[in-house]
Amino acid sequence: MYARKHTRRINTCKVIGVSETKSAPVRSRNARGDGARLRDEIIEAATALLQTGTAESVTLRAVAREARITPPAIYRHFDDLDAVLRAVIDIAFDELAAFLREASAGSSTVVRLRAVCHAYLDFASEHPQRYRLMFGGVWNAAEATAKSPEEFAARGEIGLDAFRVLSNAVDECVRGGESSSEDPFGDAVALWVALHGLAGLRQTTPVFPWPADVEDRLVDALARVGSCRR
Amino acid sequence: MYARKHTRRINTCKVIGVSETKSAPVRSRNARGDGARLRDEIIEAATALLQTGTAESVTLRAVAREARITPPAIYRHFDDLDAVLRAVIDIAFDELAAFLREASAGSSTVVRLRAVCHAYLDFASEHPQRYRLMFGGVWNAAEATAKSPEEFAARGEIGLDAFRVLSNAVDECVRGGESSSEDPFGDAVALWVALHGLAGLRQTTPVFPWPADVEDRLVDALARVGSCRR
DNA sequence: TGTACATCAGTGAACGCGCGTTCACTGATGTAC
DNA sequence: TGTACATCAGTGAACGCGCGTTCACTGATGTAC
Repeated sequence: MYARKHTRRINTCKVIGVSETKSAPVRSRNARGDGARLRDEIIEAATALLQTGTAESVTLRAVAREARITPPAIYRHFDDLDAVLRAVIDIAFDELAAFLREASAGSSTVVRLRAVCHAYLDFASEHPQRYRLMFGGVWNAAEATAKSPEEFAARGEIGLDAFRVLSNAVDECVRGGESSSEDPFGDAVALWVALHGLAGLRQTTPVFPWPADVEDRLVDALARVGSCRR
Repeated sequence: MYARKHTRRINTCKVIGVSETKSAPVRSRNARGDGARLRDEIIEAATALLQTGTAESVTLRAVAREARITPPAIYRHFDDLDAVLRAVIDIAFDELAAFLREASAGSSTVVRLRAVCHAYLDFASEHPQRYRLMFGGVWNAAEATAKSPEEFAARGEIGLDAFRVLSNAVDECVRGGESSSEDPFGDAVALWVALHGLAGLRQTTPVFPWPADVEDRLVDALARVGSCRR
């Protein structure tokens, strides 16, 4: 009831905005060609919900409320809520990859590797619910419900970009002689696994007496750098 | 509708059973003193649901259906669904600790450590949804909603038993001279973190080209045993 | 030993809610004349 | 340049569903006499 009234008010504002300024101040109805605009806004709305609530609170209606549209409007851009979430995940993985790439710029070898790992954990703790959704089994679900072989293949590749940044950082340590790894790929996988575990456990078990250096310990031991470089 | 009919049929059976045999064959109404019986059955029902479905499918009504009782009956034993889930988690952690202890019996040092780690991953893959719930942030939630300081403290200790089995296994490797760890606790934590990460990622990303030896790699590197013992 | 009664584990009906999804519609936008 | 019209992005009302939670109740069980 309240939500509906709210929506109606917004719509009124919108109309006034359009007739007053032509390019509305808030959110105007989209012109004919660019339906993509609302599509993006829907994804942003869902992402915003994940930043303030849990994945369960991201319902189709909640997304619509957040995006200040009515629920049926979502159907013009997505098949269902799952499709919205898949889009959210795709973008989140792109953001993660970009964030890791940014962290890996500038410094070199071991410092760079540490920076990438730290950025990974940062991302997870800054966007806990989004991170969780990214690795929340939706990969499975998405694969199971992929419409075409192409989509299946595409979804199988999700996150590979982000992993490659980590993997490259390990490679460079080996090439620079700072890592004694004999199987950089395998060790990068092990490191990724450990970072993922730390990201998750720190979130769900904050009261645990975490040693201050778990992060370095994992990096050193698994990428065979620092004191663990034999 | 269908479910209700089903429930009714069962009740009829139950009554017949009681009048026929005195100690009913299926599930008889509990005698006055032992309300704990239905309590346990509710927990078992919720656990069974987790074995076949996801955590989201464990609703109060679904638990009631599974336990073949009516929803309100749950309220005589639990405050709400959250309380049921907390009980499920408590028991799951007990089971995990027992499972790890069992795995650690018999052999010695490194073999034993590997067995514990393997058992941990086994548990996670045999009961994916339950494992997920155990580490699904309910720790947080439970702590936040704990009724008393005692309950808070008790819930903070959840899972510590299981962790200790792992930690002890590392300790023994050090004492036996098979691990070069200088901080067994810290390394046990790191190992736990890594196992947790592997358990989660293997579940959500089965298509990834996992190296066959990730598990050993993590154990060796983090517990500083085998080829990683300097 | 037999009967009357209090107890209390679990039932059945009902409630309000938010959800996903459908459908006919509205009305601003861009285009054709 | 001005008007009539087709398009289509988004609305509003409605639906059926499963959910959590409440309440008065039922009827088997154990106990007191």
